[in-house]
Amino acid sequence: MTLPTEPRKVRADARQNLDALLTAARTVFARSGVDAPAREIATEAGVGVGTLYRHFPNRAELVAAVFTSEIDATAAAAAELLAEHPPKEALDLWITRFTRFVATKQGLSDALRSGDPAFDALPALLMGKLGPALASLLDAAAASGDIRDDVDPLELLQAVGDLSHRAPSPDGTPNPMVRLLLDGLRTR
Amino acid sequence: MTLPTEPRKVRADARQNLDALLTAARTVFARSGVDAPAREIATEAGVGVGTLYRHFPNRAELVAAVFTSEIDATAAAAAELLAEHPPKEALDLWITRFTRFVATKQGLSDALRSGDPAFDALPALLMGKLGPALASLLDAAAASGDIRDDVDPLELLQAVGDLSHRAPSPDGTPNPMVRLLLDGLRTR
Amino acid sequence: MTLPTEPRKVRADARQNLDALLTAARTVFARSGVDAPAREIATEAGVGVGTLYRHFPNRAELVAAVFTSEIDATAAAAAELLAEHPPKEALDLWITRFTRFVATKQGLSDALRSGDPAFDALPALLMGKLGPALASLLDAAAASGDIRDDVDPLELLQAVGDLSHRAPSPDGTPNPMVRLLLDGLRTR
Amino acid sequence: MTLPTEPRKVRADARQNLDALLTAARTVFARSGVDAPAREIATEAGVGVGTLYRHFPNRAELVAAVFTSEIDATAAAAAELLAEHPPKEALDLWITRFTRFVATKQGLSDALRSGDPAFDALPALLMGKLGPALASLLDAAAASGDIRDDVDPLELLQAVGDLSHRAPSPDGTPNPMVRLLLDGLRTR
DNA sequence: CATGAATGAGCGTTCATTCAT
DNA sequence: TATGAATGAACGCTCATTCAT
Repeated sequence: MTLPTEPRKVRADARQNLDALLTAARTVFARSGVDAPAREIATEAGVGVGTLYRHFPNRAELVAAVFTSEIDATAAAAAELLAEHPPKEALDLWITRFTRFVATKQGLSDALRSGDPAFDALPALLMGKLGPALASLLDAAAASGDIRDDVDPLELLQAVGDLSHRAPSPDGTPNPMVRLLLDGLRTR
Repeated sequence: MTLPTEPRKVRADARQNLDALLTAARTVFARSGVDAPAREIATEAGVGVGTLYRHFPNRAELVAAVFTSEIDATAAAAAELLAEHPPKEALDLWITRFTRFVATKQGLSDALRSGDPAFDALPALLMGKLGPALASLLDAAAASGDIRDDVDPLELLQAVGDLSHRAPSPDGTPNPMVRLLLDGLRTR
Repeated sequence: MTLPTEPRKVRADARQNLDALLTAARTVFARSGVDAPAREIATEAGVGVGTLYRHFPNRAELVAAVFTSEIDATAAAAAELLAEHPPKEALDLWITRFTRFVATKQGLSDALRSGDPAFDALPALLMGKLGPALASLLDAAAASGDIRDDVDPLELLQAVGDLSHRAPSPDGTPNPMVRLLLDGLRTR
Repeated sequence: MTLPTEPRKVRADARQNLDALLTAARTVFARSGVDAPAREIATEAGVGVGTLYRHFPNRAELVAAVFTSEIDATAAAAAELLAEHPPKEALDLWITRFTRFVATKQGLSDALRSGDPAFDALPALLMGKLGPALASLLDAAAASGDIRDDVDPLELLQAVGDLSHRAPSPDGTPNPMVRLLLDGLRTR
């Protein structure tokens, strides 16, 4: 140790640590699920537990931080798809995208329904951001007569989530059951 | 050691304990989920933990034992329903029944996908018994032209399971998303 | 197997462990106060922490167990002293005895007023047993006109306790301040 | 105060921080006791923990600094009371004042006897300043024949302290046990 | 000088599992 | 065979304290 150099170490590396933590959390969540031991994440990030707790006083905040950017991007995609595609197509494409998001997030859906109070804030986060996005797509598709108009976006969101946590389907296509569900939406 | 003899007496009390354990496990699983503490189950059964471990060296065996009879009954119902109802109706009724089974089994579906090696044997159990049952229903309904013929019974089983662990819906009716899924099965 | 020997090891050494724990707790309480780490006590007793928790699910119960027998003995002494000595003398002797008890219990009085919910049950234990004992002595001494009759036994008990946790006074005599307090009790 | 030292600039801001820390510590000590987390105090003062540690390398120094002015004032009151009241009355009044001081200092007395080396310097501080003050009162009262002359002021100080940390008695009156103790002082 | 991010030991507590009886 | 006491690893979390900036 005590190398003469090292532009390394502290400074504004609070930021560095935060990044390291987010990255580590993403990795660990994927490997061991969202309720992996706090220490495992801290170690993976190369920091002490205290540092983890400093940045994220509770689990939900960490999970939220890890997924927030992707959630935002997914929500934003709704408007874009709607602008560039016919309603039902936009809906299907968005579901595909959402499906991919969920499939990647090993353990996210488990956490959502774990009932563990540590995750209480999570559903609100997801539903709050993605619910309206999906609602806009459903409204448009219903308006154009492609699908029925009695579908609760939140329920659908959960359902697709429940169906997608399996089978990360390498090509990114939603799995057959999701497609079946989408078929069920159609007006007959 | 391993004497070839004694096909006999299972020691009445051993049998009693086993029954007590199964009953207790059912109760506790319903109350606290399938990964409730081992001791909680033993206590509920009025036996020592050691006894629990003697009869069920690992969790999956206990879970399997607990659900086996119900699984069998559910599987058996397929033939009955098929005998008494038109194919598609039989299918819907059976799904309803299965739905109720899952909704009742607090934590079963979580366990199934927990990845925990303790539960490795479970999916095979369920799929092995219920898969064929559902397959027979699907075949009949497809043969009568009511539904498409490209649905994998195992996938459908899992899907309905995934959608049903929510909302125990007091009247026993499958929730809206399951109905949507069933709608998607229809030929168009 | 069933070798005829070794009366050693386990068996009813739950009892042995319990004794070891009580002894250890007494030692550790004396050394480090009643909120010494649980592990310290377990280690001192030569058992695992789990064993400590098995026997005493919470701190107050351990503390209570450690002190109960002595508390009982102290309470019982009141009647005896009253039978063999004039009231005021009995009172003084009992206070002396109580004083010795407290002085020995390093940290007991700290615990009593720590406000820590872990010790919530303790005051009731002490006051419940010793309060009536002291009350009987005060009543007798007041009846004989030796002391005033407006002294709350519980307050006095606490006061003597507060004054006695200091200065274990090797000869077992109450310290000067306790004597002053007792003087204050006298009718004038 | 009135130290003959440092006639030089104390860096106005350093002084400000110090004041802020003292005020904050007083507040926090009152709210959470003297072993409140260091960070809580620093935050309350609006400074970083580092600053706290710079000014007060250990807890006792902080506690000492916080209470010093009040201790001084209390000590000074002895002479004033003695000048304006008969000896025994002055003594009682001073005790009342001291009693109030202690009752206000949530946790001070606990700290004093915690044995924690962090507080080693505290007793000397208190005793050093208040001991002589009380001694002067005791001497006067003893000289006038009102009280006995064999009372150790330090012991009495501790005793009153021990009895006063309870029952902050809203009207500022010493509690009954303190009054009993004072009664015990009287010549008979 | 001040800051506050970082560290990591340490605590209470739970539970799966073993094994002497 | 049944029992349940014992074990101890593991976890979440808190803070005193240091030190790079």
